[in-house]
Amino acid sequence: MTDRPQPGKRITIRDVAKSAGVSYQTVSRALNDKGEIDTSTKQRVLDTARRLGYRPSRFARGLVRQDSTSVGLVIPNLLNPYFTEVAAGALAAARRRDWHVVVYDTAEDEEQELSTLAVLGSQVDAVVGYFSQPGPVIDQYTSGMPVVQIGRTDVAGRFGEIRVDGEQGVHAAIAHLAASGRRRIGMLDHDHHGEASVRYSWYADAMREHGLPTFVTPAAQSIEGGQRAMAAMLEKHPDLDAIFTYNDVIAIGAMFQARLLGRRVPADFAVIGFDGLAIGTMVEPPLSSVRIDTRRVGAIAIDQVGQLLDGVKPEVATVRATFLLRGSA
Amino acid sequence: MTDRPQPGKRITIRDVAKSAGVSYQTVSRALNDKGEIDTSTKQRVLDTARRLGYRPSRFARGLVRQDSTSVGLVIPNLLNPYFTEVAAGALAAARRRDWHVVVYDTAEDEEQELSTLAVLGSQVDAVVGYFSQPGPVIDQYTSGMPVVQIGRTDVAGRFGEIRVDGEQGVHAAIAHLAASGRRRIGMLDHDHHGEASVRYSWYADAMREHGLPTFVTPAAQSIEGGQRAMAAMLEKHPDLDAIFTYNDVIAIGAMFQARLLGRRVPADFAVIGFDGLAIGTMVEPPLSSVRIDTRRVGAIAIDQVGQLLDGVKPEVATVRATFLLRGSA
DNA sequence: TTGAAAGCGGTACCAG
DNA sequence: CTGGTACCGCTTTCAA
Repeated sequence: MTDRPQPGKRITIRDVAKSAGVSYQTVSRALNDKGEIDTSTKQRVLDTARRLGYRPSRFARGLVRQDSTSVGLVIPNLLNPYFTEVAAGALAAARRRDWHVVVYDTAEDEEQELSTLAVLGSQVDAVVGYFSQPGPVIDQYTSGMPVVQIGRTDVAGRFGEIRVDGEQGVHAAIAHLAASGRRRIGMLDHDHHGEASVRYSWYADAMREHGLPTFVTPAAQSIEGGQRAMAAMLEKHPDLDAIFTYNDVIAIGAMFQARLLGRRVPADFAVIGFDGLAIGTMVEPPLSSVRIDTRRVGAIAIDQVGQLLDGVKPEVATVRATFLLRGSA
Repeated sequence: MTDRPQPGKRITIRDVAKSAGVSYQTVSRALNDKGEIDTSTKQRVLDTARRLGYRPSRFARGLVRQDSTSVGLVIPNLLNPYFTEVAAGALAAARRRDWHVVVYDTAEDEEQELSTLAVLGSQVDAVVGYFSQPGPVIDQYTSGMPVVQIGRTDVAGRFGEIRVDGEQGVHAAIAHLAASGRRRIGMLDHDHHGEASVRYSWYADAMREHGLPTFVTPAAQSIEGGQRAMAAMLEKHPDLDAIFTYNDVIAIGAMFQARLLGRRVPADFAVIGFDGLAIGTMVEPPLSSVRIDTRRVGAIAIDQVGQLLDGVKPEVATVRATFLLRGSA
């Protein structure tokens, strides 16, 4: 066989046509299984195409058939199961609409987030994601493209927006701790340029209501981050009898570390996370948490993209997080 | 403002040109920040574009600038951390090459796998994934497109291929168990049309070497699957003193269940998984396992895609899995 | 049933 | 600095 797939130069529909001795429109018909074509001609064309290693250009196709939409999903860290769960929800929702999802993991790195934003525009029709950049920056980079932002308040006006409302859930969690006799309840917050999170304010409010003092330490969003922060916290406040954390990953690290430092969980130290992830059931004791319906978050995000794409500005969606009592508190 | 973004009909570069009173080539220049253009003209064009809500067509762009490659990543279940870790590795590797990754979660469902394969061809330039369909089927659906298959032996000849060699790792694991005095060591295998896995054969070989009897039960690949299988196994063989599992997710369920059934881990029951995932450190006790370098698997997959795209048939890559001693055995 | 021609929305090279 | 023209690879009328 003299003419095998030539790497380097693209084989077009015309090459196939020439080789099969037909016009290139006929090749198109054969390839797309259109009716009006002689069976033997079609077979010959198909064979030729295969022999030549022909592959249609997705760009040319997309250009003429104005369907096929794909959305970019920007995530700070795929290894944090929270994002994985949201991603799974979004993927499932996208599949229902025959949309494609291009996933970007920014590794919690500002530069990677920016470089992602920079290329995003020419790759997808819309974006949903967790960004650390301020709204206007995102706005700038995504000029005109539909954007759905999750769990952030300072979003540009044209964006879709999903808020997590954990106020009641956190209050319930703190109430539970207080009712169980815990009095020295600290929080491991996220570590974001030294700004407190909204989750912190829910915690602080709840603590105030119960007339309890607050203690806070920032933690990196990883098991190790939780461990380090917990160690620091217990160093400063050895008398703590409970900890509430920014998320489950931190909580798991915290729980681990508390144990290492001699606390029995939940006997003399309670742990409550945030997110309510599936992995919370894998640890011993199972992690109590303030649960977000992650699949739903993913699904709503895709829904909002749909509206944005239709030229409709979606209402701000609010997902309520609820207290989930398991074993660790 | 009379002309706001018209949803429904696409605004092209020519619309912008007309509205700004220039030719459309000039618009292209302004948009792409090419030098040869008057600053004020450029600004005017940019403003008009923004006002009209103009968004360039990624297809048209892609068509003319023959760069930008995107690879499809097909995964049975994003919620299984093994796949997430591989995905993370692949995403990172792809980023280094400025490639885009379209992720598909087939939910371990045959139909979804097929429908994914069906649309894949017109969406990406190459595929890497875990498929359950036999090689020839994959070959058929992906006609001509580069494919890298991971952890499967029956791949089509033109595919890239990554094998996991856990023979030594499993032998080391079993040797460790035997050396610790375990004698009744069972295995929870995967549940795939009743076929035993390669991992099972490694286990069986190792057991034979030590002159020990084998016990096997199939398990669905989830925490619950591991729990159920463990329960069934202990029902039949209450005297088991150790379990080796097809993967870590099953192991975690198994460990959990063994505990529920009164076994102390690792005191009177040892657990060893396969994969060596990060979540293994989150459970108590930390899970011993036969570790695969998941990031490397992802990276190699992308590498092989690169070779395939260059018209080179990559060598079969083998990733060796090694025994990882943590707390559970 | 098949071929010719017109675009899809851009980019790039040309002359002006 | 700007406009004209060709062309990227494919689908889709419209004739033949």
